[in-house]
Amino acid sequence: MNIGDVADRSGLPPKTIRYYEDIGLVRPARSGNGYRAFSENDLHKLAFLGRARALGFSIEDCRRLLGLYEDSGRESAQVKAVAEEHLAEIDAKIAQLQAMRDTLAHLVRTCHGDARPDCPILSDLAGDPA
Amino acid sequence: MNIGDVADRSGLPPKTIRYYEDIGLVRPARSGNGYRAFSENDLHKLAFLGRARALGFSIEDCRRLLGLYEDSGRESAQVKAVAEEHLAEIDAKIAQLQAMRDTLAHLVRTCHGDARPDCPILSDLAGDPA
DNA sequence: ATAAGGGTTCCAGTCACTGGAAGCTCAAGA
DNA sequence: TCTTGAGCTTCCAGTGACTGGAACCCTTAT
Repeated sequence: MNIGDVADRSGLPPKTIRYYEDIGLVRPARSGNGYRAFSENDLHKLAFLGRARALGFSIEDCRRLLGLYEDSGRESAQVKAVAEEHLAEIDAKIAQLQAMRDTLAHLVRTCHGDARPDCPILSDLAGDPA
Repeated sequence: MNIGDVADRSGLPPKTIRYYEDIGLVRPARSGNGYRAFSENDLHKLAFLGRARALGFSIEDCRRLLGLYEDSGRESAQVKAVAEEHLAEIDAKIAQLQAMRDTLAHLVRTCHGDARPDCPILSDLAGDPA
């Protein structure tokens, strides 16, 4: 399979697939003409990576997960630990965004949004005492 | 004021303040010795930037907001538009993270997390039919 | 013969900093 | 007066995970 085929079948852009090879996540063979020659296993790995990335795992987490996936001697506790840590990070990020959202939504509600210059959003950013 | 003072009073690291000067967000004067000499107004602007960044506004949004803040002829509708657009982006990001979170939490719940190798997290990432 | 549509490499840019090196200035103490 | 240490300066490189673009090669069809 050429890179375009695996791109179509994995849903990853060719650029991303080349990048994953650069950083050693996949190691496709090469044809005589210099083209990458992907096996079904390569495709499978790339699809795995695509799903892991879609769940927000970092590249380094993906590398670990792929390593565990290919290690028949793994313990599921290792996988779960990676996932739980990531889950905690997601929860922290959601909490942070939610706090921003609440503040911002309040400010937007109190702003007239008309032709006059006075604006509680700017007042808040300027640190004016409410 | 030297950069250390404004750093303390604005809560921004010196590195960040220099960076903000680099990209033209503040333009402190210079003392004879080459040190940056910040005015109260510079400090005020930096604090403004710190609060805007804390609400997740991009640097370019911050530039716009600061411009509006200093433009007495602004219309509050302009400010509100910037804020509403950013709010929509935050909402989209929260929704995306929440979706990840739900999937991931489910997978974590179903994983034994013991010494055995079989793991529904890996099975899901591998695309195994549930 | 040529043109289109693959593929290849390499370099630069994104965003908002952050770390580190090398060197200058200033205030205080011995 | 000398020295020490803290604080300031600039510049360069790295972060994460790609993405865009240039320049060039390979294959297939017309």
